[in-house]
Amino acid sequence: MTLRTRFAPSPTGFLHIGGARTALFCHLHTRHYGGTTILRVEDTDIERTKQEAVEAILEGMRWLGLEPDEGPYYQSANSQKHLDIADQLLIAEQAYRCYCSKEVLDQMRDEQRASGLKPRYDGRCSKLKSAPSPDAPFVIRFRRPKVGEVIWQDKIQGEVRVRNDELDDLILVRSDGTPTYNLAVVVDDHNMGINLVIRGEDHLSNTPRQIQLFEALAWDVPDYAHMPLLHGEDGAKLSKRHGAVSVLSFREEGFLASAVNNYLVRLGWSHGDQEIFTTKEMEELFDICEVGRSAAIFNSDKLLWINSHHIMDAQPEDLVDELIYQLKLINIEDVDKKRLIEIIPEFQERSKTMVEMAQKVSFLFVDELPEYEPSAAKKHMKIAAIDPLSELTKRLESCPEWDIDSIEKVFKSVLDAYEIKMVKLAQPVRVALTATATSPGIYETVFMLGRLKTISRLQAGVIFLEEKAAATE
RNA sequence: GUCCCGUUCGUCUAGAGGUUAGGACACUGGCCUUUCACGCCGGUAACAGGAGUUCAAUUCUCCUACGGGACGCCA
Repeated sequence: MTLRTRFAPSPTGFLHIGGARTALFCHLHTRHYGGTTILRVEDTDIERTKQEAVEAILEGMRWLGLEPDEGPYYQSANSQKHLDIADQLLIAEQAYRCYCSKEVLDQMRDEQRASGLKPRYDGRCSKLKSAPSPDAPFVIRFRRPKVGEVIWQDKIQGEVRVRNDELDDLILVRSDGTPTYNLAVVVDDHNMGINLVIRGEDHLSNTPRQIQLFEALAWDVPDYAHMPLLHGEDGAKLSKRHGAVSVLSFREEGFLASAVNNYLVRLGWSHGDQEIFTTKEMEELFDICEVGRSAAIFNSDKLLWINSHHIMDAQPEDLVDELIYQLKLINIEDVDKKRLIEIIPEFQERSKTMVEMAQKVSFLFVDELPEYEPSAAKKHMKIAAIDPLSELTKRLESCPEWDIDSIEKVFKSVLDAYEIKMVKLAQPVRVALTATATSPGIYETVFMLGRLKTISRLQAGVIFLEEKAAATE
C-alpha cells in the first residue's frame, strides 16, 4: 500500500514556522517512503476563511520547497459528501438531532466546570423521539459508543488510550446545515485514501472522536502521528503574540529555505551527531517514527548558525538570486549576475544571512562610498599612513596587470619600501575602499573593486588623511 | 477544574540498568592571521524532587512539582 499523507491547514492566516514544520515532517516522511503528499485546505468555517491566506500558505510552501503532489483541495467543495454521510448516520441511528441552544449548552458547561467536571455535552437530546416544535433549529450529533475505549498506536506518541466515557457526542452538522471539521476530516481522509495523518499534538484529543466515526462507518482507520508542538522563546505554544511570523519573513531576513528546513527538522529529530543536512539527505533519512515526544523551543541563534553553514556550502549560482533580491531591498539594482557569481565565494563564509551578504558586497556597487565608520577611521586612518598609501596608489595605477598576484606584489613592494607591517597598510586601504574595517582579503578586495574605483577611493583616503594632518597641526 | 502529554547543560539533542552522561548552538580561554570571518584546540554547564524495584537507576514503577495541550455549532 502506498503512503498517502496530507497537510491540512486552515486558511485563517499565513503559514507560520510551526505549520511549516508540520508540512515539512509530512513531506520528508512521505518522500522517504515514496508516497504522495496532498494539500487540503480545511475551510469548513467559511466565516473565517480568507483567500489571501490560501495564497500566503501556498507561497510559503513553495518557498520551502514543500509543494504537494496533489491539491490544493478545498474541503468546502465536498460539503455535500459530508452531509450525505451525516444523513446516512442519522438513518442508521448512529446520529441524532439535538435542539439545545447555545445558551443551554453554555450553562451546562458552566455548571459542570463549577462542580469540577470536564465540560461536555450530556446527551440529553439523544433519547428525544420528536422535535420540540416543527421548525426548531437543530444540529446533528454523533451517537458515540458509551463503553469501552479507543486505542491506537501513534507513530510518535506510542499507544494512546481514551475511555469512551471521557468523550461526548460531537456535532457533525451545524444548525445552519454546514458540516463541521470533525465530520469533514473523516470523510475526506477516507475519500482521499489518506493512510497516515501527521499533525500537531493539539489535535490529539480529536483523534479518538475521529476514530469512532471511522469505525461507525466501517472504514479503515488511518495511522496517526501527532507531533509535539513548537514553542516560542517563552515556552508557550506559538501564536501571533509570540513570534509566530510568516515563514516568508525568514526569507526577508536573509535565511535560506534549506536552512530553515534543516533547523526545523532537528527540533524533535536527530541522526547521530549530524547537524547540517541537505534537503536530499533529510528526505532520505527522516522517519516520523523517530521523532521525540517533547516540545521544543524556537531558538534563533541556532537557526542563524545553520543558515551560515548552508550559505557556506551552497554553490554561488544558488545564492545569486537571493543576493539580487536582498540588494534590491537596499536600493542596489542592475548588478551583473555573472559578476556577482564571481564575487560570492569571497563572502560565503563571512555572511550568516543573505541580508548580511548584501551589506558586505554593497561597497563594490555603490558610486559614492558612505562616510567611514567612525571607529574604523579612528583606529586605522593614521597620519603615518599617508606616504605608504599614496605610494601604493601610484604603484597600483601603473601596475601592468590587474590580478591577485600583481596586486600582492605591489603591496609587498610598498611594505618593503617603508619597512612597515601588513596591518599598517592593509587596514587603511580597507577603510578607504569599503568605509569599514572588515572585508575579504585585501588583495581580493582591491581586485574585486577594480582599478578605477580602487584608485579614486585611495586618493580620497589620502586627502582625508592630509586634511586630518592639517587639522592637527 | 477535568482529561491527556512532557521533563538530560540556558537552548536543540544522544544515550544505556553499571558511561569520565556524548554532540551541537550560545558563552568563554587560546591558536591561525592583513581585517572580519572560517577553521582548529580547550573551558564553564544537565539527568526536576521524593519513594519503590535492583547488587546497581539518570535509564524501570509510583507519587509530587513544574511546563504544555485539549475540553467550541474553530480547525
